[in-house]
Amino acid sequence: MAEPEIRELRYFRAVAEDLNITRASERLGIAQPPLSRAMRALESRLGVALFDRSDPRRISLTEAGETLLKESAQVLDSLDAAVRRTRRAGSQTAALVVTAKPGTATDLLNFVARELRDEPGAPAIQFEVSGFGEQVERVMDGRADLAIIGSPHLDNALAQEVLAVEGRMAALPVGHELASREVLSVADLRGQVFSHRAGQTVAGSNYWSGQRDGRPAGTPVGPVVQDSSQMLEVIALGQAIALLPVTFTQRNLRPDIVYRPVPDAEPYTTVIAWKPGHPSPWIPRYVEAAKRWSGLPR
Amino acid sequence: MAEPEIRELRYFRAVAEDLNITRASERLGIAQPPLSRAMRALESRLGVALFDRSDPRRISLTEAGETLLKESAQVLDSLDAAVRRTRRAGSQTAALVVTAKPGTATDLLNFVARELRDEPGAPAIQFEVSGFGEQVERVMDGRADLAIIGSPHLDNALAQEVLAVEGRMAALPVGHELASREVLSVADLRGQVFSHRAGQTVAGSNYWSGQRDGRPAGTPVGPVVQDSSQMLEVIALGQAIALLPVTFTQRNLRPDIVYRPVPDAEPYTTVIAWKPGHPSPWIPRYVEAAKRWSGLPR
DNA sequence: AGCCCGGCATACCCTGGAGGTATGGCGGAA
DNA sequence: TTCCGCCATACCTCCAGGGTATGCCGGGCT
Repeated sequence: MAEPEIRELRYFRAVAEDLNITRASERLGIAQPPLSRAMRALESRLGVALFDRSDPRRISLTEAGETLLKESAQVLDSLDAAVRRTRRAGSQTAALVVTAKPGTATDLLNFVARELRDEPGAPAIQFEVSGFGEQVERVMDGRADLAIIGSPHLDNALAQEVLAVEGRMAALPVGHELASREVLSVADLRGQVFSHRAGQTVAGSNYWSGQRDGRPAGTPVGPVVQDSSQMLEVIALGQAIALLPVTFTQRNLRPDIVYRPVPDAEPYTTVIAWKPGHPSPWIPRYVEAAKRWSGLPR
Repeated sequence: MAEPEIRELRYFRAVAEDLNITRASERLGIAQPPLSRAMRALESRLGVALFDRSDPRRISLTEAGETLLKESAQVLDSLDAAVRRTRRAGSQTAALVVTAKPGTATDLLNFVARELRDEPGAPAIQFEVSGFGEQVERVMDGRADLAIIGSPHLDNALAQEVLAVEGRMAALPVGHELASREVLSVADLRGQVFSHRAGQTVAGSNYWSGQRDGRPAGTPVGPVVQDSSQMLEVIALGQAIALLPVTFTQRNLRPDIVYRPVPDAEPYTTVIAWKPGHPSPWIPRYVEAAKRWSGLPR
């Protein structure tokens, strides 16, 4: 009835993930019997059945097991984050790490860095570029402290403040039939725009097949891009269309791509996000400075 | 260089809290030497100095130690939450627990419960009343899943959605000199209203002395109340004034108390809050239902 | 039917490390 | 000086986490 140890949670996660104690034990680098015992010990500690063993040759998760799988992910994440942040705090350069998509928010960061430069004891800002959708993960596991993210981003695991809301433009290859029109609507673009799923950005949402070719649902079929320059290449080649925030289009003018406003597209929201309960007292200061910036005329 | 175990984090927290290994070991129920060793082992695992031992007869926390103290609190909280939620998920009645201040939001909860009653597999709602400011804690440690909170509530450890914003009324004892006026302003009430600090609600913020009588700063001197009925008693006795949301005043008419609008008071915001990353897929459904309610005319 | 195989559980052994006791070192107060 | 408070070191004990060997059970193959 006591409390579980970290090791038990890692073991449980491995078992719950492939629902096979023998394989999980190999992945974990231990023998099968200790793992069997560890799982039974965990169940008796919690006083709850985590596995359904009614079928003697395969196990499945009970409701409680499903709950623990998700909850333990949080525990392990926060432990990783604790270790990373502690190590970072110890290694002299106690900088706050800000992670953002390439090309975004350089002026924001310059502003924030300038705003707090004079504050006594203010940590330096270390800027870091990360790929699409990677920001949330990096903040969650402690590799970064603040993230500049463009919505939509699905979960609400992070605390956040809105910095900017802007309209979208469709990025089309020159010569595209829609390029002749001055204003577009989302209906015109259906099935051709990039979509974000499972941490990947894929050209043309119609390429997402439900169950095509026997692949599991959600497997991308179209080209997958990692950053915005790749995305622009794919667009220039006519393989997809993107709905991009206006400030981005102003910074990425290319001779082979034209931009057209799409007034009815969902607006693009830029938020600054951080892990709830982050230990640094400077987080709110930086967020506040970022919001001052967002109020500025541009 | 490996990862710390839960036990080590609990030990560290105890040591970091009273900065005295000997006393901490007594609190933990173990001898002093093992605790000393455990702390050194933790430091070598993390590869970081957590304690400053330059003064040989007292230890203090390094920057990294301060970081780990705050971060480990999160880890331990999320572990407690994981255990609690798992146990709850296992013990048949897999209800979602909603916690709220007494007297609030009964119609909201009725609405939400009705909205999702027909959904197949929807868990029941178990309503729970908790004292001032206790809601956040209960959600964080897994005893509750959703909280109805009135702002201001300081930290942003929880994800939340705004349900209602309403004006405030000043609650005065009948015969109070201000009761003769029809409309008041916050300036009229300065130093007499209830204030929330350190999880306590205290009558008359002027009773909060900085350092009076040698007590540490922040010690309440005025009466401390646990719930709204106690608060109304204190008001009726003329010991303090409260700034209450209008819907509350409509439900709590008393012959010995009069309410007067205070248009310039900070509005009262009711939010529904939950722990980021909560495993239940029903959380967003319930939040959505609550927002439908908040759009309703009343 | 008989056999083998995949998969989990049980029995038993071994060892590392967590925790205990005893004691030393160090600085400050009396 | 002496004593006290406090942390560190030395050395011992013992348990629990891990390993090996083996059993049980159901299903598929011949």
